[in-house]
Amino acid sequence: MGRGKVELKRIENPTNRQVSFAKRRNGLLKKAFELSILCDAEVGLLVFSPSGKAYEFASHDMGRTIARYRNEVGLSQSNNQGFRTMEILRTEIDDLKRTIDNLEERHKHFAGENLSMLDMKELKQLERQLRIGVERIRSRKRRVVSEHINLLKRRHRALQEENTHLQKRLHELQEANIGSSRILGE
Amino acid sequence: MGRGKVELKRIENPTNRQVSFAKRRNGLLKKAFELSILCDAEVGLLVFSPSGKAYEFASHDMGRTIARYRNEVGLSQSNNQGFRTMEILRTEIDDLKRTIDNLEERHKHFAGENLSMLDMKELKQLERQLRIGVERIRSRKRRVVSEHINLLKRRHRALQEENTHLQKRLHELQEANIGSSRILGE
DNA sequence: ATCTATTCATAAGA
DNA sequence: TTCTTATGAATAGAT
Repeated sequence: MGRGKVELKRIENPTNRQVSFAKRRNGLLKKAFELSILCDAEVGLLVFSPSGKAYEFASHDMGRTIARYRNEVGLSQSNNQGFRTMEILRTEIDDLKRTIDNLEERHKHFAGENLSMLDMKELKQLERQLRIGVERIRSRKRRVVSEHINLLKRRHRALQEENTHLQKRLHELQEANIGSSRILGE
Repeated sequence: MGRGKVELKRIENPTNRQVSFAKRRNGLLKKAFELSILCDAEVGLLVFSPSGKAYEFASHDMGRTIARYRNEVGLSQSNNQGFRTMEILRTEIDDLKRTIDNLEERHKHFAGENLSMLDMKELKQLERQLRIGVERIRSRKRRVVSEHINLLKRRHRALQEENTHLQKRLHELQEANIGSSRILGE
């Protein structure tokens, strides 16, 4: 419509394209409005210009119309993806909580609590594990103490050597002192 | 357009309304399509007939266009809520994971592993906790054994009593048997 | 922006 | 429903 028909392809002249966009956009919005009024329809229209500006028409409420659309299509796409992601996260949280419950249960057993649910075999195994733990801790303690003692011994030996050395030097100085006194005629 | 102009109000005749809806809907979809092609625009169009049937046109992808629209409007509504909820869930997952790491660390200490990071004071405390655990487990074991023994004793006593009773009855039957034999003249 | 020659859309009729 | 057609609406290009 207008002077000469137009091909159905992108208008290459940017000015013409921009002008046509403004005109056709208004026409489209108007027709969407008319359809909703004349035929009692629910219409939602979203338009983004190439430059990124947004235009919309919603006969009722865009959110409501989009929600209705999602229902029709079957909750697909981002909403559904988000929902699934959320489900996955919740599942992961449940798993982690169960893991924590198990660990805390084991921890209580190690502290000698909540033992009533265990049978004799389990009690024996638990005691064995704890005794191994105690033995390893004692071993570690001995090692720490031993290292500490060795450190002290090394320091002691170093101090002894220094002491011997100092005594020797002191003795030498005293000897020298006596010699010089004689020379000075004391 | 058409034979005589139309008022901008709901078409009351249902047949005419339905026909106009079909025509205008097609026209609107066509114009939306043309706008997107000619002017290189992103267009999303949703139409619901009064009877509830859905029609749509999307130049790119309806989900993408709707997402873009939500951005423009300011991330309002469920999208944003969902995002925040997701953030909260992720935070909770991180917290739970840290809790699990701590518990596993403690668990290793209780098993006498990874002790190098502990100083003497911590080692002593750990050993004390384990020894308490061991003592409680032993106590529990004693109790289990003791209860088992008591159970066996009770059963033993019950069996003894039953035994005594049976012997008594057997004896009585034998006595009665002898009496009746005499009466029968054996 | 405004105008106008054309094409397009569509209301009513068949 | 679908097709036809008269007429109003939309709009491309010019101003």
